[in-house]
Amino acid sequence: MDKSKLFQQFVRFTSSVHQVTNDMTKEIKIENITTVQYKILEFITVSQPVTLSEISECLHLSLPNSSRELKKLIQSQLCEKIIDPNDRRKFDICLTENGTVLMNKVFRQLEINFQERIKNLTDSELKEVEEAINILQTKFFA
Amino acid sequence: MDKSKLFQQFVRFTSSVHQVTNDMTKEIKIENITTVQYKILEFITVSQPVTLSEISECLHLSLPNSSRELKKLIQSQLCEKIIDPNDRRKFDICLTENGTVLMNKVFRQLEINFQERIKNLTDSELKEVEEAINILQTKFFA
DNA sequence: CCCATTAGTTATCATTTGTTAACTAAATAG
DNA sequence: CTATTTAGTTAACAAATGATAACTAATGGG
Repeated sequence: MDKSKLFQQFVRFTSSVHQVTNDMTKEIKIENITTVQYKILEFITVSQPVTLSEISECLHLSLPNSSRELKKLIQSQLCEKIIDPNDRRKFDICLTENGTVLMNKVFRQLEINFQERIKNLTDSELKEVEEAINILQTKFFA
Repeated sequence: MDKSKLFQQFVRFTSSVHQVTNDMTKEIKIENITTVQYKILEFITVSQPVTLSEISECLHLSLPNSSRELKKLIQSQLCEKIIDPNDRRKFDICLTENGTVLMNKVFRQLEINFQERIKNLTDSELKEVEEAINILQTKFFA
């Protein structure tokens, strides 16, 4: 097994993934939301409930910057704090009703783009793709 | 084949890919190079020769911004313009000697991180991973 | 009870990135 | 030959993001 060749493939692959996901999300424009704020929203959506520290760590933002951006999202009523009764320094962050509606809309649009991309694949190809995702997810990106 | 379920998996997967590649590149710090400039360098590295318009389009930067950042990279002697003799408005952009040395160093570091991640996989698992990458690359991210 | 630590806040400032308009120079179409 | 289009440049400004320091308030160990 040539591990260096595998690395080359990996580089090309991740670069394609970034390219495609960028293209898919590119057109999605939410008013009064910056790029970083969108990333935070997306992170909350798939990982809620999350703490501010988790946002900070996973998105490579400093705590002060995370705090500032979250504040704006809360002001826009897209997410909210739920104070942890066990440790009142902490709080969990969740989407609000509004935020959920918004992100559902975003993900529906994303899914349309996704379905468009796979529309020419046969059922057995789809099965292969599904398998491939599972393998990479468990073996490499775990 | 449940295409909506596949979409869910896709979302989780791409989010993992971003997470992992972010973590892998996070520690890589090049002096006097900003994030966007690094992305440009990376793009040139894997796609050279490229035109300014290609940089602009693929990285979702405006032409003026691309021009400005490229100028800085050229001033740092990391890349250079090679004017197209067929169309003198255009030019190809390549890494310089310096730029190549630098990016080789970066990719060596990346490869170390990569090898670290796969070190516990058996040969047959590596084979599976390679196959999975190929499938996704050809079927989906083409 | 005191001290250190943890989790987050606020303010301020520097740097990076985005946007727009007005521009040049080369190519191409009529 | 002129008019338009293409590819890129420059400048000036606005907005977003990053970094740092000084802070509060709650927790936990001894």
